[in-house]
Amino acid sequence: MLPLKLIQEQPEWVIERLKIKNFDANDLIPKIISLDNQRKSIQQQLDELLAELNRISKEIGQLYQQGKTGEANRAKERTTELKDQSRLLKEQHTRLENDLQTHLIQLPNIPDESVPPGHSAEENQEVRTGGIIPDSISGLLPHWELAKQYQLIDFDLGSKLTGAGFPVYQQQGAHLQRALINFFLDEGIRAGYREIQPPIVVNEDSAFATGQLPDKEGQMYHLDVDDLYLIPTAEVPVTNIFRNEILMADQLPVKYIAYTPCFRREAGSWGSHVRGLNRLHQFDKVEIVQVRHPDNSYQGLDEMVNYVESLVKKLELPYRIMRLCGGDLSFTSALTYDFEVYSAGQGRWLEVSSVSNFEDFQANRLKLRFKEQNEKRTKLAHTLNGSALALPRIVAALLENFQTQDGINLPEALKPYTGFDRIIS
RNA sequence: GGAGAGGUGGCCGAGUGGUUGAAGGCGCACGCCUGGAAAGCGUGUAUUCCGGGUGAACUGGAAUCGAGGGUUCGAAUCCCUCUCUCUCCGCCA
Repeated sequence: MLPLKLIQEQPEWVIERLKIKNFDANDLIPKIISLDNQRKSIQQQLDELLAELNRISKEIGQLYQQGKTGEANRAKERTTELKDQSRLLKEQHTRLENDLQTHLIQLPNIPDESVPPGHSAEENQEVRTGGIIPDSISGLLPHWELAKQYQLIDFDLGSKLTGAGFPVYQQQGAHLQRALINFFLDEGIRAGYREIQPPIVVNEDSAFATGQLPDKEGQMYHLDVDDLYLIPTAEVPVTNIFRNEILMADQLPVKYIAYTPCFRREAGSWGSHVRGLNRLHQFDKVEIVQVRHPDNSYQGLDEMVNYVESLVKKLELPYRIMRLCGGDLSFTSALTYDFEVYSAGQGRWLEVSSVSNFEDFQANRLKLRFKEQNEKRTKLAHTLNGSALALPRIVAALLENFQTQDGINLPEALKPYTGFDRIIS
């Protein structure tokens, strides 16, 4: 949610900047400004009325204490009209506030200056690449074949238990999952992140605060009886830790890392290119979240990008880092870098991480503020997050890139975690 | 799941209809005191919204005592709904 103040003060600039995201705010911005102005004016009237009522009430109290019952009763009569008026204004006020809110949450975040214009992933900018793409030897298998051959993942069994998109990992496949989770967490802790294990179901307030509701309701699994949602990412519970919080500036930056399963309905997004591990309803992910001072949030973003890069390097995977163009940028993000690893068996790039700075957009909705040491007023903090990393596609890339005729090798960094050097049948 | 108790400011804790945004204490900040420190004394110490003021200091008003409604001229205090916590019993990994 964009801060109202910004919209009031620089409406033209906001409209202009949102064009980068291919968002037309020409109708929305004037509407919001008008609603806000109406709200202010109503509130002024209401405040004056309430002030008058408060004054009279005090007076009545004093009159009663002095035993002047007659005068007190006369004063009471004066309040009835004021009360009716205030009730009316109050109704108007809440209506305007709700109306304002519903319009306000339709505005996406303003993209950072460095975000290139564009409509699709085609126009994303390659920032840098690393690793070596294996020579296209014929006969490289996709991971779903390898998973079957080495009995690492049973997709059909998952279908039996739950449905498509819920694979069963087994034996060395299951072990590899566990190894990756531990590897990612340990690396994160060494990099200064604090590990937490949040709940993987959240309430409506949390889902709203991070923007899953009301728009992406269909993307989440909902537990009807208890009105709770399965999290689509650890970002939801972890970021909500800070909902309605005021931090001290010297507490910043805050850095959290969390492993959770993630659940996504992915309604209507199935097709031939989502075979195997490419897109699942349930998957594991380690997420990093930072809360930062606005002055250095982009420093934090760079730090996170470098950190994620260190992970894919240690996993010896060929990768590229993309700066997302306006059209590909998420609703809440100001600047996002995607990490893609090359999956040799499929001959395509797979997105394994998305690292974003939300600036104060998310904080505004969360009411996450901080206070400078000697200042009274609070300011919105900046929030950032990134996957570090999402497991399934990493597993896919590892299997495909490290496959040999008689087994699948592992990157050195992982061997202490798996306890085996290579996967064999 | 059954029964009971309770949610007040950073923390503890008073407060059952009238200058109570809220006593008192602790903590914290600043000042005085001191050679320095402790103790002591003094002052200050929530958030949001609207307005005045230079987007500072300061200042006027409104709202907030778990959340939302209601009664009343007036509610932290009374009523209703929801929610969370604690205790006992039951069940259970």
